[in-house]
Amino acid sequence: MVAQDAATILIVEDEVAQLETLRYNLEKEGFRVVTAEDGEEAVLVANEELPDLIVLDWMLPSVSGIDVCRRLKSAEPTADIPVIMLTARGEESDRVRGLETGADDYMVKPYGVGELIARIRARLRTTRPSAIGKTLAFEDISIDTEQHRVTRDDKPLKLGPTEYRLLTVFMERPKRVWSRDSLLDRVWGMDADVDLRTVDVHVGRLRKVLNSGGARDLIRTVRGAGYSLDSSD
Amino acid sequence: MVAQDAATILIVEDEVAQLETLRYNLEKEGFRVVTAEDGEEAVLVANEELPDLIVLDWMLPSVSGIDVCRRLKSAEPTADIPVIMLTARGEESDRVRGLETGADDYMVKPYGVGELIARIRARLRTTRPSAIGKTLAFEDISIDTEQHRVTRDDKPLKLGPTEYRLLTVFMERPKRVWSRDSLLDRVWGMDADVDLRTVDVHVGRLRKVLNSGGARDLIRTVRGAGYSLDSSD
DNA sequence: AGCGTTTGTGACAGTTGCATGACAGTTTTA
DNA sequence: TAAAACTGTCATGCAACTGTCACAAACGCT
Repeated sequence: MVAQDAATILIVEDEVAQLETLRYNLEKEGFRVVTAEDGEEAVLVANEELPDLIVLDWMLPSVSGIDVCRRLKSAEPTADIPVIMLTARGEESDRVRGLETGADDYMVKPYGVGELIARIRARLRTTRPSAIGKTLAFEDISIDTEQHRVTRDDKPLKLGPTEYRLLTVFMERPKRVWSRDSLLDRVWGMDADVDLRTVDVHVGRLRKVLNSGGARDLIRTVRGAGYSLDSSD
Repeated sequence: MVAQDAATILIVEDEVAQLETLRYNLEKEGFRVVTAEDGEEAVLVANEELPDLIVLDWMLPSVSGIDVCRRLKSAEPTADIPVIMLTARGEESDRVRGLETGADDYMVKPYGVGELIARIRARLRTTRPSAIGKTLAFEDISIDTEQHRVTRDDKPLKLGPTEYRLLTVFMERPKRVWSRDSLLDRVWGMDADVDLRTVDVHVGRLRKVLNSGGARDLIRTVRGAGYSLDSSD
């Protein structure tokens, strides 16, 4: 797996030994790993990096894992990032509480690293298929993310890097409307210093390639809101 | 949760007692439940009903749960339906195997029904947000906020940005009466420098679109006070 | 019924947001 | 090292949307 495509995992864990074990194992699996050792830092890093998934320890100094989770889930840019909670407690009521806060999954310590990785994979399979080497499809467009190949109606298309990333974002959640802002974050990166209007230009370029065969335009412009991949107007 | 929006859950379980307990609990939570008692039937029903989620027992007569899972995940219409596996075995290797077959989650018997429901919710939250929120509805009007789409009686409506925002405000608290002042704050922004009467015009425009199909007017004018979204005259 | 007040609405001019082609600087490729 | 490909910005043109006004209609009160 190429670095550029690797999914980024944020690990939040205050015990350094555990954290490093996890980091080692996840990196071995080809993930990009970023870390935080307490709740404050976790929220900060999450907003900066927009990781594809967060592994979150329940017991943290100062801000508890459950609070971190709530804060992440209630703020826009991080709300959709899946969270897997790690906890020493096994009581069901706690688990339920964790899930209802918005955590997407739950593992009880001591857990097997193999199972954690399987759960991570299972989760990414639905939220970020491209990070897992799956091929994405919408209508007659498809992307082989492993080979970086895009076809429409089985005919190969030639996209530039930015257009490719842009299309990938669209394809991972068809029909969802993306604001220019969030596209800048996802396609150009959080720290990019680029004019908002640049998004328009690249969407235009993507459109041109996508429709080069005379096919119907599948990118919807939502005035005042952004763009989406969609079949009807 | 309204019946119309209820997510459909397919339960696959050969022990009738367990199946009925589950059905009872899930229906109580507002889900629509369909069932199957063996692997063959499961695949059949899954293709027929295209449920939003499948709860799948690992141990089944004839075709094992893991095979059912594999078949569902490899065939088109059912490939994206999340599967939660139920199993008596607790060994990690089995769990990993389950997840790698394409199961999206995993619960070990005996499990708590509360936790199962929480997991179902957590799962639906990502795959069918409309079944769990993010969609606003009032009478036959609904807004998919993620897609920025508005329908009335399932027919799509075309709103301008301001009308969209206005309708969103109404839909978030149906029946509440909004003064022109507070609408200005919410729809135009606190610092907007706009004539109060402009609200009237936009309400008018919103009305026109909403009722274009000859439907009943759902916006109530409260003389001297403002407007609200309401079903009675 | 009559009157003052509040609301509905069509028209219109001004503004905004978006698509697009051009271009110069930069990076990648051969 | 030269050529090709890509990137970000800008200017332009157009269509959609916006806010205001003037007048008509509806309403509530006496």
